Amino acid sequence: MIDFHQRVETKWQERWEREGTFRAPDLPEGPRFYCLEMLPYPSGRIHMGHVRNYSIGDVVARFRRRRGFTVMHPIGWDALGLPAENAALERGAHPADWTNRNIEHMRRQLRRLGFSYDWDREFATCDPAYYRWNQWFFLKMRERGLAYRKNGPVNWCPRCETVLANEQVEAGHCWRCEAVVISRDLPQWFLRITDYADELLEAMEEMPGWPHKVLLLQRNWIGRSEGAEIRFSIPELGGDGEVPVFTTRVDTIYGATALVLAPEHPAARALADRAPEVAEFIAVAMSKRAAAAHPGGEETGKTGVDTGFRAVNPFSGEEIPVFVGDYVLMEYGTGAVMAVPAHDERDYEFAKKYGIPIRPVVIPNDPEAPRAEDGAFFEYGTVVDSGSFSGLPTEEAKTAMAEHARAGGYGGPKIAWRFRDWGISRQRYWGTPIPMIHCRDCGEVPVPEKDLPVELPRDVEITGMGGSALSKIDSWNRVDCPVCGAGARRETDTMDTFVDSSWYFYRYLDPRNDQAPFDAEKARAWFPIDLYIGGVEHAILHLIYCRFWTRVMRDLGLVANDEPVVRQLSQGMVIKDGAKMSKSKGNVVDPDAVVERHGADAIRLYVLFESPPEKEMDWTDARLAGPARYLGRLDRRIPGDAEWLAGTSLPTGEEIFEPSDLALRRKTHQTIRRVTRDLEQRLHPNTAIAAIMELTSAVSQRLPEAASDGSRRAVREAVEAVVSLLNPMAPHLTEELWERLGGERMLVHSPWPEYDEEIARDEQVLVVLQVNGKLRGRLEAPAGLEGGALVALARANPGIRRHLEGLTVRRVVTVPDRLVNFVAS
RNA sequence: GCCGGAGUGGCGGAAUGGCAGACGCACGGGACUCAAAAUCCCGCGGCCCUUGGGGCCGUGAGGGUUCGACCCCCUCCUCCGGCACCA
Repeated sequence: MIDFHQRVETKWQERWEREGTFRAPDLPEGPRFYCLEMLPYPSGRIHMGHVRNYSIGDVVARFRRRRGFTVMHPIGWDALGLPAENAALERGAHPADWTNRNIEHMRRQLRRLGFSYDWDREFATCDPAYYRWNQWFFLKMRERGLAYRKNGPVNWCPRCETVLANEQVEAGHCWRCEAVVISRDLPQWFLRITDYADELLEAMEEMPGWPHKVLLLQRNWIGRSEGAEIRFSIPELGGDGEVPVFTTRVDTIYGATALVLAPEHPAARALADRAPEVAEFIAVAMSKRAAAAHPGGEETGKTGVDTGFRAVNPFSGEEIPVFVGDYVLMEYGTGAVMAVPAHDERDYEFAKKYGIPIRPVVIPNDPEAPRAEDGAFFEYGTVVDSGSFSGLPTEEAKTAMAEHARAGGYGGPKIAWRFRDWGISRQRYWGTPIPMIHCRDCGEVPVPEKDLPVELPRDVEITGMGGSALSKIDSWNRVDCPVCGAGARRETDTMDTFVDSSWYFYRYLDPRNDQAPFDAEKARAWFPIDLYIGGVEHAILHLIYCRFWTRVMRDLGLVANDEPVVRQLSQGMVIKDGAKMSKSKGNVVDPDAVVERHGADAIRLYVLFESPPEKEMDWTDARLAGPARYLGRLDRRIPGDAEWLAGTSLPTGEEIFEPSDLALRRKTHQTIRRVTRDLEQRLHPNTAIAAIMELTSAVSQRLPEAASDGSRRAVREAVEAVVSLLNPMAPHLTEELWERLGGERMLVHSPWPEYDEEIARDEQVLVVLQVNGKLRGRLEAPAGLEGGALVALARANPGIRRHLEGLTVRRVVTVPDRLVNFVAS
């Protein structure tokens, strides 16, 4: 048996490869389907998450091909990234060699699982032929002002004197030397993704093919917030002395009893020059912030300092104290807030601590609503004690007051975003070099397009200490300035690997193009992607970045579509014993071992059958037995009858059928309908497989050769349907059985079975009989029976008669072909 | 804290207003076998009644809408995920 599945699976894999069965044309004719799964990081071995992800994608790709679509189903490698450098550190392997070895191994693993990829389109993102286009895009973005350099915080290990990735910071300490990690500002490159915030958010209204959950996560991440900007003035500051604040509750402005600045705020620094205690507070706050900048940093309680200066509320003319407070974030809004303790929880906490007055200016509409003794109340209500605005409900007051500020020239409506620009600089070796040159005289100079790609030097020493490895390679680092020719230095930062994965799916269409990232005509022909499958963990970053990148490409005239993906499926994690599989927990199941023992079809069928794709799936060895047994059963039974089955044709409808033949045919056509819908619309292979198993049981009982021609043909039809429908899930065994059943072409080239509504229709239906909604009987009735005839039959039912005894029927609810419910008392 | 999602037999799940538990695992019984494995057949939510058969309860808890609720609405509990001083 073990030998058998290995022989069969190898046989078909070799044939598919020899014949180029899954090769996709550059330009499709007729209906096309782009089926994509997230490309793997070549970490060393395929894991169960991959098996699940790629099995689901493969079912769809194979199903669509047989439905007559020209299918694009590619695969590649997300090959740049930190683990390769760690391998270099740990075992001295060069990142490139380590990566390539892993790719080779994992490619073999994927082939063994029988996925229907067009391997001719495979590429790895670490190939300079690919990442040169990352560089090209970067230059294009810079030309358009979409890439810029500014200071940004990084995790810094003072002992190793190097930047750490977030994953290298463990509970606030360096993963290698355990020194306390601090936050440090370095000049870094950013992409202006916030320019697209509005567009990215709005487009989500029209993305019905994306999971609700993913859209929500992205909406929260973008964090659009409508409010107002109001300029307070600090007369003693001199100049215009104005400090804008952002608020979503302008309606509470008459209750503002302080102005609070972020420690990094320029006005705070200006005040610090004149007040030493402010300077001291800022220094302390900044160092605390640095320590808390990483995961695991402790939450600090709100602290602040009264600067002694006063600000003027432009609405009331009132003077209020100016504080510097560490609960105000420089990155959000304007970096300054008006503190309204009576109507904001954070301000309330801060005010309690520093004795700032609490002045209610909004009262609840419901007098019973709970409210603190001092009037603190954080919901919407009615504005009071607020000049001419008193008496307005919150909503109206917000609009009126924002307008008032605009008319008065000290503010107006404003939208704030939580979304930040995308920092892409990484102080690492194994990434795409950022194609910039720093010249003493000319400043930032882009590498001329003709000099792309800027290739990573092969000779590198990775120590993990003393700054980025690239910065230490002088021969690579020193260049002549492309503008003035003087000696200059290369940018030594490399790009975030999320850049690589933001557009790779376009490259599959044209993987060897050396004139452009891809041919625009091919992109027009294949895009958008019809289905994109990957783990939920990419719901935010990757799936926003790639939407952004597509829009940039659109603006560059490269693509015609706004969105890259029509339908997205976020598949659940594979866990074991209730926890994510990991080496440290010792609960890793190696797919290779399972394939070795049970075959690729069995592992595929198991992961598909175990639970619906979007749900988490708990791997249980014992449960593999079910699907594996099922395949064994098919494999044992069908060949025994293959000879006569192969010699029997499908029914034409002219034959004489026994009732049992008609029942079997009905089941067959119902199953085709069910499986087609499950795979096409619901993307639920689990229920599709269950339906095929049912049909298998039904036909098994009929398998020994029957006497009548009608019976034989009905059986032939059912067996053929089982094999044909199961094919996307278990492609090897079904191909083998198909051949034995006398299939002329390979199953992958045979059309998906069609069902006939007439044949699928039930003639007899089971009607449920209820009294007062309780099940009291069942009735086999001819389909389509309704009204009086149905009720009469129902009344005759013994169970119904018994339960209606002594009761008066008030009403009868009938649903034809489903139920009759007597409402009686 | 805020925003989501999910709670169904011993287990994975099915049914998304109309027979709750399809399909599968595990388990029990039987057949085959000297025996075991494999395979095949039957049974399998709980409680109760004297059987055929029937009754009652049952989809996290409580309430509501409906002729009828796992499904829709409200309140609560538990678990999981995301964000986390976002003004």
